[in-house]
Amino acid sequence: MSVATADPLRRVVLDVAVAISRDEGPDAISLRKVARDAGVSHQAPYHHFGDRAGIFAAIAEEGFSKLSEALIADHNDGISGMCEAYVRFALEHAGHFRVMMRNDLCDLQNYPSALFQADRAFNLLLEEVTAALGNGASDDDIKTHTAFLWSVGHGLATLLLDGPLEIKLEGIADVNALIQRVARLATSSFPNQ
Amino acid sequence: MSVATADPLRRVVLDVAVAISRDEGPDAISLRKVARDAGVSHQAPYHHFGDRAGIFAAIAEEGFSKLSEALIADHNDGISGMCEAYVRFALEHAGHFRVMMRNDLCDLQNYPSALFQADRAFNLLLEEVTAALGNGASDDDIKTHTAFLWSVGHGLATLLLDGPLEIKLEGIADVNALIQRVARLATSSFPNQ
DNA sequence: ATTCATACTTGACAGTGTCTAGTACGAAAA
DNA sequence: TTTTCGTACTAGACACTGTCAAGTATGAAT
Repeated sequence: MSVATADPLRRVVLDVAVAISRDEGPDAISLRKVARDAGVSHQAPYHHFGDRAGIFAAIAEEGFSKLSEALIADHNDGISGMCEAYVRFALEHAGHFRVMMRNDLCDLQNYPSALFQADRAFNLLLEEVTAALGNGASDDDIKTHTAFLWSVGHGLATLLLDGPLEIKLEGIADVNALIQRVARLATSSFPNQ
Repeated sequence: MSVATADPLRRVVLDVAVAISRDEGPDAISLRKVARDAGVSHQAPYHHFGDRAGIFAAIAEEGFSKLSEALIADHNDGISGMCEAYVRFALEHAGHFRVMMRNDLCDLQNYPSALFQADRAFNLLLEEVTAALGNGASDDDIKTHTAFLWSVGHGLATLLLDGPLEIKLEGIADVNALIQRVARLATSSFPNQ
């Protein structure tokens, strides 16, 4: 929404926080340290975000916005492509992804603009599933298949990112190949391919 | 392993921590508060676990042990049943589950006994998938299908537990029915059903 | 009688998020 | 031109946290 309002400190805080989230996880983010690194007082970041949860909400908003872009840009192959795009987004934007999906860090319900972006991304998924199922699909069918497809992508993403899969499936030469294969397995559960 | 070594404080700390994790998430666990509630000094819990990560490792060990039991007890219907059992375990043991799967809280690699229990649970999954695929399955097939099935279960579990699915799919009358349907969709991606 | 491990207690330290109050400053209003 | 006022901070204090270090009580083993 806000069109390039400069606000350099706000941008710096966000970038540093996302980088820490990527490298060490969201819990490692200390706003006092961020402030120190940015050369400002320990209270300066709070001016822009209110409190800690506010920063996480801002990260989530940005993350969901980027996710929507990724889903739109990369979904060449319908269902399967969207699933792949989701997982790739998570791996490439780990800093954002880790925060977005933790509603103990930022309850989206309290941050309308973040919720708006989340809804936008969710609707892309919903539309894709609805289109794939065709006209004959019941509401239950759509919900079930949406939950299923999201689960596959989300599960693979979190397992690869933070879960034990990273270790357990070591020896897998090409992660991208695994993602593609899993996404196609998911697709094969849909009628009419 | 340790056969009922009494150690009541150890047990109390674990139980209280798991309860907090269930109700407010692992980050809400304050060991000083746990100690206060248990009526002991703030340092008493640390005697049993070393540090904060040690407590999380203990919770993870117990959680993976319980997960194995759940997978063994409940997998009536092969692949589909195991997937369902995984999700139900997560919902019923949210306190444990949230900790188990966060390796930023407890790096299993540093806690052999927790890692042992995690391996045990993982092997149950691997065996089930291998059996379902039959003799002709390649190693890649097994890995892909294992990652796929785990992803479905893990994704659905985390989305229902902490993710936005909880909200997005509101209106779903029966969560158990959703779990069952999603698990069966996953099964339909396997050859020979 | 002494040693020794277990199960704690007590005190201190650095670090954190947050509340409150104060300051510098550029733009709008009088 | 002076005053008002919102923005972007700074500064200090508070309660709280995990952790380090050192001390204490106690029961079993030597």
